[in-house]
Amino acid sequence: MRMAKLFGRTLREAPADAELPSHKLMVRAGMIRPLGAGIYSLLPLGWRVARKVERIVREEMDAIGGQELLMPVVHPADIWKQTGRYQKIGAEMARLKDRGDRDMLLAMSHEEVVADLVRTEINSYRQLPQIVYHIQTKFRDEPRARGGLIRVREFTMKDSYSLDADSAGLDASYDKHWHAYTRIFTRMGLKFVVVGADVGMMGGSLSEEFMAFSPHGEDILLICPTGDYAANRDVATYQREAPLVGEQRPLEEVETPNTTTIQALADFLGIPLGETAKAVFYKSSSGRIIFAVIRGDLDVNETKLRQVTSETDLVTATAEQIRAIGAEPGYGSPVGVHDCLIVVDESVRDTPNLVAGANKPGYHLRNVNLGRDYQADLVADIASAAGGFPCPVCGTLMGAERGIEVGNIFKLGTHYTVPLDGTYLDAEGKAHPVVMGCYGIGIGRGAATVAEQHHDERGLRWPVSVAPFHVSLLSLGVDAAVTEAAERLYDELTRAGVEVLYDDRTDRAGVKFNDADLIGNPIRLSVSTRTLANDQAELKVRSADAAEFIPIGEVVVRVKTLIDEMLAGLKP
RNA sequence: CGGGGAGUGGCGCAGUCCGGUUAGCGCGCAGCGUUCGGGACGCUGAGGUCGGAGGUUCGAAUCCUCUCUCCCCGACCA
Repeated sequence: MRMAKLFGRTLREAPADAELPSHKLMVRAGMIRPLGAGIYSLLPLGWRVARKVERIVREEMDAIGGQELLMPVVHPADIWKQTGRYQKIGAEMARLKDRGDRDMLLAMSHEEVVADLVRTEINSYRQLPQIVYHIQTKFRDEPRARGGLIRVREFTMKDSYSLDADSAGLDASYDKHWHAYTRIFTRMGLKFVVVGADVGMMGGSLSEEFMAFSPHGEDILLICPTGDYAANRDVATYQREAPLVGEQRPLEEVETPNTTTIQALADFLGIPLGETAKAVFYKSSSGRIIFAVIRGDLDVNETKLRQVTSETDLVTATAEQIRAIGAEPGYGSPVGVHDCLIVVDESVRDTPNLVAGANKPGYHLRNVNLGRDYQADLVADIASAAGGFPCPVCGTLMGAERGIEVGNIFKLGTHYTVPLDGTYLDAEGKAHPVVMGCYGIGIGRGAATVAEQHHDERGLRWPVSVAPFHVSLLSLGVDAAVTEAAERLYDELTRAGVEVLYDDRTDRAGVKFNDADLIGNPIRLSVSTRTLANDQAELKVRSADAAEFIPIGEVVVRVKTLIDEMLAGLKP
């Protein structure tokens, strides 16, 4: 490709609203352009990166027996009503009506369609197992799109679906995907970890996320340094201390003016946070007030709380709602409250004589004990793990890392095939629901995540596997002999199968160097009067410090060798 | 949805508080000339309904009302 003809230009300055490195650099490099919040066009350079990612994904999906197909992006609402997700999912789903006033929606996922296809295409156990996948546009009206391509509303996703006769088959299909995903992200040059995750709106039993490390990641991961445990903080557990045994001392009211936070309370009484009980109030979408009680040194994990209460939606309760159950904001305790669901973390059960609120302003209670002073509706693990907490498997202190979710895999089971009647007949002629798994990879997010991990102050540094081009070829200066030599190199490289972005513009050397660094193709070749004097070209690897000079005649071979070496370095 | 901020040429910004020539600046863009290995220089030029609607006023980018959009933090999230 000749840069003089390339559609899309580089920018010297990034838009003021860009924050993430990948966002700034991909906009500056002329790879992406925003159309609206979380809605982007991919310009030719960005599209080439996305296509490279897609190619890797296709190769690895095909390698585990996946069959590519394509499912619609606009769905009739019926099948989503049958699985209940039409009712369950809120504003994140973009809904519309067709001319006949029928409910339609923009696909945010395709489990329903797959289950529908199962109903029509799968009749017999002889047809199982199957893996089908597609690479398709999805739309999720995220409450807050941000970060360039990392978190968008319209996006391209590869999702695959495994169809099996039983859970053993699902285990095998899941395992295949686990390995395929590992190969895909390795080939993309990502540093990542697989963590246990929440099943969220997908339903199903088991879920793992492929998390690329990034200081700008939105997820927090807890990782045991010995390698035996890694989980998203949403679901991470940790080794609890042994319950403290102690004599239950008598309840005692203590005056505590202006101590509405746990920290203030601990400071005021001169006790550690761990000797207090924290009260957190939520209102659920089903209308219940959930009263979570946890030890003061811990934080409530809302994902866990949602799980144990079977609530899908929790929002922080208002002061009026808190008073309505007999509690007092800032001085809340489970002693004497009513009309709410009391969920107690194990830490509170296992620690006697805590200081909790007195449910009236300015007072707390000493020596509050579960069972004696109040009853719990549920005792469960609702605590957030954090860095420095002991690993649930081996007790080693865990580290906390930030990550970007680039892929996830789910064991769905029969969650979708039962309501949509996706059944097959076994050898005895008996009908069973097909057992499903689903597996997603965000293409654009994947590309942007590579950019997050591979850049420097000058610009992007794409791994060769996903770079828009292998080589940036620069002709420096106005010497006709230079142009001629560059043209010849461009031609030879291209014919040798090397992807070349040829900077044939009339700009000065500095401009071309800067744009080449910004765009970030892995190999830079420069031809100038100076190099030509020795019948040479300059070759510099984007991620290296030094350049080398090589005879013009050896450029093609050298470049091809280098590309092969770079690809070998990304081998799974 | 809650809190905060911003909409002025393709990008980055000033001007708005305190209304008043023709709305500026840098980058970019076009033409000409000089320059040519790390974002050159000179001259000339194009490009703006100041997000939109309504209002106040002799006069509105500037004041008032409504509205749309975008960003940040939080809530939320296969």
